[in-house]
Amino acid sequence: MRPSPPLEDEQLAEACKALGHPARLAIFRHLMAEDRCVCGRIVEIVPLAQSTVSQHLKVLREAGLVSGEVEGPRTCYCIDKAFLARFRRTLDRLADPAVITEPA
Amino acid sequence: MRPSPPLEDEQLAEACKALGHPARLAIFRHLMAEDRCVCGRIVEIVPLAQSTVSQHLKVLREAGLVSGEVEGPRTCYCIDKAFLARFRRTLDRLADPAVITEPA
DNA sequence: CTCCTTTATCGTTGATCGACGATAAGCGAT
DNA sequence: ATCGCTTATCGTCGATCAACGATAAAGGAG
Repeated sequence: MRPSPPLEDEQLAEACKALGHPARLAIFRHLMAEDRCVCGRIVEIVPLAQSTVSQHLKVLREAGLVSGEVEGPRTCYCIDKAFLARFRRTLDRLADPAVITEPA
Repeated sequence: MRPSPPLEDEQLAEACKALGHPARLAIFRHLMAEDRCVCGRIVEIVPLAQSTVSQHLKVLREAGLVSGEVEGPRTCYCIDKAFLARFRRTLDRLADPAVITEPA
């Protein structure tokens, strides 16, 4: 039972890249705050066309950070917390290989 | 004395974007391992032309993750640990607003 | 001073991105 | 079945990216 194996390099790069755009970062942050959120709600928040938002959501979804499920006529998005845990773990390992101990 | 204020959204996005490319991720990882590393050494590691590596180093440098200092005819690169600390802190705040507590 | 080494920058080319409007697809209600 | 609402996908266009080779700049060695 290893719930959180680290990401492969390519997955990590893809996830970073997905967060590497201000609009997607804003969407991600909003999803963290709202927990569950329908696409139209996001369109209200960010100053972008609906098709553009949908595209950004697709990028986040394909990166694994976000998952969306269809609920009747609309789609509800939320953070994939299991993936997020792996993402964080991977970043921690990358940025702290027990060698940075000297802040001076 | 607050040594590690969080990054602005745009800085965070830029840093993520910088890590969002497999070659730059590999360079970053190598710099974490070697601590200090001259450009030519990196060119030996990644299968890319010298000019391309230099370009990637520039992106990492402009994002703030890496700093380089000229040492005679060559340039020595290393991780900017202060920035890295801020980066990590910002990501922690982003991905863990005390609301993810349920892994189930 | 001249050559060699090392790295940054320039210029180019093809690929990918980001934005949009228009359209299609799916569902609920009438 | 039809209409209306919501979202995904398509097609397009300009901008940015990623890669390269060639060239310039700067320092050390002879």
